[in-house]
Amino acid sequence: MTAAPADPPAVAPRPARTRPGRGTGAARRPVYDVSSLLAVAVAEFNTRGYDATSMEDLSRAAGITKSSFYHHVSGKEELLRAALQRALDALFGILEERAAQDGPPLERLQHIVRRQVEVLIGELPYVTLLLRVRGNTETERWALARRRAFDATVASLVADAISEGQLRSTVQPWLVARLLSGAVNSITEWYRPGRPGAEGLPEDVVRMVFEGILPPG
Amino acid sequence: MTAAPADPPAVAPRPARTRPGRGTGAARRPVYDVSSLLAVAVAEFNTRGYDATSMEDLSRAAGITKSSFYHHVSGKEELLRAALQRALDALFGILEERAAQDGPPLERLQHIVRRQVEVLIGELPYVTLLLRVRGNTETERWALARRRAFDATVASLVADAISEGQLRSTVQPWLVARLLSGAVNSITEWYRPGRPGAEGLPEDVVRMVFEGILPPG
DNA sequence: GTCTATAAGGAGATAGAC
DNA sequence: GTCTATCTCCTTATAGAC
Repeated sequence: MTAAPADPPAVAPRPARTRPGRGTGAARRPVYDVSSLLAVAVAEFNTRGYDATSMEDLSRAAGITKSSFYHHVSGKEELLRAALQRALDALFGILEERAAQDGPPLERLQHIVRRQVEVLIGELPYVTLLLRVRGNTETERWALARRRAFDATVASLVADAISEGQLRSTVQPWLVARLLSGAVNSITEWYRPGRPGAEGLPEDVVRMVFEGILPPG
Repeated sequence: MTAAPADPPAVAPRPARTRPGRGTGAARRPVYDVSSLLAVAVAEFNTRGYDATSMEDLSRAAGITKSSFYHHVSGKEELLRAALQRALDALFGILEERAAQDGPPLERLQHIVRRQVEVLIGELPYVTLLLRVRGNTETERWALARRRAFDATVASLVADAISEGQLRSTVQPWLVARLLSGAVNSITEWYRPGRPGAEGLPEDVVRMVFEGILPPG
């Protein structure tokens, strides 16, 4: 098995474009660049599903015609690739952090979980899309492989923590890791920005997962 | 908000068909009925995603032409509807069970979680499909509404258990319920039948979720 | 950069012969 | 029950005027 590369398979790379000029007043319609169109597209993908969303849907959501939309992006898959890249970069960024690499396994694990919730909230639409990818194209398979690599890192940290006696050993390490990921990732299915009661979400998730929900004793 | 009906919206209901005759010997090709074609279709839906799977894909997987396939089912959505119905009936069946209705909230909750894992395993492809539905059609919205009703039942049980002091109250009830569902439902993403180490899965899930993974004390 | 028009192909679904 | 042939619509994507 080969490791998944950090960079996605190329999808007809296009030359860089010059930015359009910007007037002093507010433009009636937003000035489009790849990243603003990406935001629009990802929102649509998450609402209807990637496959059920047509380029017509995307261009309408952006307020331009399909042809104009194609002037900015090479196609549907480029949008998907860019979105997945962003989500994956954010997730793997966590693993680069000091607190994810130094210290006892349990503390590293708790840091990662806490940060994972934060990234999930901060990059919600992109991570949401990532978690729904099925593997139909090369781009999707690349993203799946990278996701698995992230999960494997967490899983091995869980195993370390158990073998050092910092976590219970009544349940198999791989099961702990999977249920943990499942619980954390499921946040994308209901969290919506700006809703009250979610300020302490990362900390609450850590507490519930690690301490359980039964009263002590 | 109206309650979601147990029966899905009708999708061009077709009259019952007579079963084809069966010879004494084994047929070279399976005798098709709606439920065997449904199994084939659901497997394809789960592999590629519902929207990305064409009727051509389905008929090829069944070993007949698209036209022949249409002789058995009225269309793609009927297949989806039947699959979702099956998953939802299995889930709601849990709530009808004695142990889900009698006794202290905590024990009822633990019974439901245990049974939910069992149903998820027993009806894996159907529940998997259910958990991926997005809400693009009336059928999908019906399924989503029913799912929400199931989750709401579990959530109110969590709230009851907390108010009776059977569960910790350090984390909000709704968050407990959501992470719980997330962890349980995520099993569909990795569980595959016939793999070792999963015999005690329902019990292990209950243990980890309720007791947590930190050592006691 | 945006538009209208259109190409080229795939989708769901049906007609009707055998 | 299965097939070939076909309808109609929608999809991704491009051509070329402004």
